[in-house]
Amino acid sequence: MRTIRYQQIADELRSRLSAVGAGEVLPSEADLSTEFGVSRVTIRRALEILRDEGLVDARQGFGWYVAGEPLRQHLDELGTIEGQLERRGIKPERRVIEFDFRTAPKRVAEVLGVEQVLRVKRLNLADGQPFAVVTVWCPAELGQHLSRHDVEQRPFYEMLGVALRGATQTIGADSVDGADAKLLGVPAASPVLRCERITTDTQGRPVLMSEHVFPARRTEFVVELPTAEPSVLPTGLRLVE
Amino acid sequence: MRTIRYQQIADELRSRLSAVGAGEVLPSEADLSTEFGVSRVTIRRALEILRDEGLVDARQGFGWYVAGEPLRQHLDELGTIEGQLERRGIKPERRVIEFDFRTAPKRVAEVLGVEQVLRVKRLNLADGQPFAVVTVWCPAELGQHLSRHDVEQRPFYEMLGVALRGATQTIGADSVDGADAKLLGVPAASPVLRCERITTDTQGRPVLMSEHVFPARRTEFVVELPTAEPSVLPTGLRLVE
DNA sequence: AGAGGTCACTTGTATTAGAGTTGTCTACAT
DNA sequence: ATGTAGACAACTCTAATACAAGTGACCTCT
Repeated sequence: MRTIRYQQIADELRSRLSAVGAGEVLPSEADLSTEFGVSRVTIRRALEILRDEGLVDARQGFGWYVAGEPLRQHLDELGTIEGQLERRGIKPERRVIEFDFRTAPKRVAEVLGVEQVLRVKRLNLADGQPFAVVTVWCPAELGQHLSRHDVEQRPFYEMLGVALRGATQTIGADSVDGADAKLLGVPAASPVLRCERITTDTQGRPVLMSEHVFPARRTEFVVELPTAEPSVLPTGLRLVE
Repeated sequence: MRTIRYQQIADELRSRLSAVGAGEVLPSEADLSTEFGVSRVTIRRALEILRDEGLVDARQGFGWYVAGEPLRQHLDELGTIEGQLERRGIKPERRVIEFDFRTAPKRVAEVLGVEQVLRVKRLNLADGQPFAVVTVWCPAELGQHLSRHDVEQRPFYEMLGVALRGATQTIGADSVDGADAKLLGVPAASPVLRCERITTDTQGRPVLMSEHVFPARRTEFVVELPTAEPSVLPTGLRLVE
């Protein structure tokens, strides 16, 4: 049984690679050739096998490196649902159910730190079918110049005139309440995904709070975990007090 | 492994930045170049990496300064539920409900690409109260050396002997089925969070598939979105076909 | 006190040079 | 078909140097 040297070397290198993070640069072909006691051509053959397998890649003048995204964008790649709909040629529709200025519920007042808020409740449809009931609270000051027509035409964040930074999003399950069941066209007490989102401006102050209710089975969240978390349980899950 | 100097320096600077407030001015390129013993070009390349990451910015004639927010922790700090429990002094308990080798269900066979699998169904408890029913499927080959006792004592991923890379996690809502309701101690047909996770090894091959069922109101997911996504709807949500 | 100029220091940009790397080719041996 | 040896081109990284252009502090003159 004759052994093919460059295949041996490919195997050896492949096993080393498992212990190396993405983006890491390998020793040069010259170094590897002296280390293995073979010519540069043989080393290249082995590396080219690994390249075909998608494990490594090379740039002329730079070197060989472990393939895979160099951990840049962590969860940017999730994408928004508007993007998904657009790609499928579906224009999302918004129907305003309620629109009024009022005193904030306790929880909202705590989060936003104000008493008077604008509350907008909307039904979102895709392809004619309802798929979300969204309630947004924002400080009355910020929402003063908004009309019912505005929020029906354009997404909320565009009209606030505040630079936003990020958000914290909580995802849970629940039974749908009567009003939402009617809006979504689902049986009473059927399961829904209920999200709460707190959006903050560039200075970290919460400026927007929203609740999103989605019917189960029509919607789900997808999260990419680029690095293996040492847990059998889903990352990000937490127990409610 | 070879080292690229400007990447090292970028790493070093990045770690220093975490201890520095927004707006702070960095030492000049000249100072940094003497400190690190490299040329100004190399320092600039490192700083430009950090600029691309949004960590710092520069004004000609003024200097480099820390941009906007620390923004650091992408989702690393979300932490696992084990960590949360540990911090609260609670030791998680695992109870194996089922443990057997069998032919895979259709969906599992499709994902893992094998017919014979090891299936383990476990009940997780915290503080004596059940909070999750987890079912794990893995190729029979990989699970051959595992015993029922093993999976009760230690988490799964530790014992596979395979280097893992990451996972795709899908979160949805559902009504609990009869068996799970009994295990979790919740009323029949009450809402639950249902997760499906596909874990892949360093070469991108799926090696583990698992389903996690959590009772609603006791559990929820938290996702930090560091950058403002231009969407009123939660990031990562998708419509089920 | 205010206006304006000067000067040291900073980043932005370009050029040169050398060492090191991959990409590709030819010739030759097993 | 597999492997070795060598050569060259093209590219990258880093150093060294120079100059343009912006910033901010200080100084001087009115």
